[in-house]
Amino acid sequence: MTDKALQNFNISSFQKALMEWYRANKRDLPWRANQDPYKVWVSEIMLQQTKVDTVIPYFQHFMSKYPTPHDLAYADEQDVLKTWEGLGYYSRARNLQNAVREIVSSYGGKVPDNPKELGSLKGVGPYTKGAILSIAFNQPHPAVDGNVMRVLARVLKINDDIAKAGTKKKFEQYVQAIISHDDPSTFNQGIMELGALVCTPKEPMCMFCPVQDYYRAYQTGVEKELPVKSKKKKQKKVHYAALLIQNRNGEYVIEKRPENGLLANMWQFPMVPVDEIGNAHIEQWFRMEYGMDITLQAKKGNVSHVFSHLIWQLEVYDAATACFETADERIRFVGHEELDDYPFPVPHQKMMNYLT
DNA sequence: AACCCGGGGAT
DNA sequence: ATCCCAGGGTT
Repeated sequence: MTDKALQNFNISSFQKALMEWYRANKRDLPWRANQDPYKVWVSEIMLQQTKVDTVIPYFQHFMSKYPTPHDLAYADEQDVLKTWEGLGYYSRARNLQNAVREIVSSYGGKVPDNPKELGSLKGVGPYTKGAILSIAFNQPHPAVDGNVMRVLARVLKINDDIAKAGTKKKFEQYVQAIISHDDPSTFNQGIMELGALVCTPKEPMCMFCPVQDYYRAYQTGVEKELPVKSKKKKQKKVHYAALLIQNRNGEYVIEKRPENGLLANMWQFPMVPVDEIGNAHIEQWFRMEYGMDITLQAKKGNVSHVFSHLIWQLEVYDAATACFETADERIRFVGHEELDDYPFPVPHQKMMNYLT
């Protein structure tokens, strides 16, 4: 199946042009200082669905705090989440710590250098596995991400829908066929760097493309049609009353989210799903749910937050309670300064603008 | 195969 | 507003 798209494709010339361009044009990024597998691993997890510029400061902070697998393995999960705060997809951090604990207990703290053990680690999927094997260990494994699919779809003129789950396997076979065995690290990073700097989703800079001669879509004038990518459906709106509840000591009520699902194990101000219960019954619902009496006060404002699959619309209220403690395991009373010690998702950081 | 899981930046 | 990003886990 790969032979048709690769017919008359000069693999070694393509490799040479790509890798020479990469060596001359690659960005100087913190995780490229050396090939430490742990550094490569952390960077690859952070870079999932996240831009380079966003990752850089998080990577620096994370590596100074957890310089070795041992440091991360023995850290408190809440501290790790706090370090990840604002980066999103928090299960990445929890899975990474889970996986690092696994390599400390089973592999002497060394990152495995084979597909089987590496791929069995939490949070290490097909892409990350191939990225670590190729970049850190210089083994010829495919590392197919969005960049690679876009670049190769254009170069090889492939019109499969890259949003479809099964398409990635096809591209992994193409990479397997064209990857450099002399320098798999440079080859894989070269395609990704090309996708990030030249072969961009919109307005690609084809005049600066180092592999123009091999660029079949461009040669046939359909470069603007590729890659094919189906649209994803838009987010569903969810409406909450979000409560800044204070007691007479000036402490706020915060709540730890469940250990699974959205924003797992992160902290938040209590939220009442008003679409389900109606605004008139917030206080009653709160007593039923948390066993705590509150008095709703002034509305402070609105917070809107867009996730990849839903939109939170929060009405922010002040509220008061006579309680200073509760048996509810989720709830904690904390002073204004202590809020900094807990990992909050961005929508609840926005709410802190309304704190008195 | 489809859905769940964040947040930010570019256009 | 829409798209995209060095994806993986769950169902």
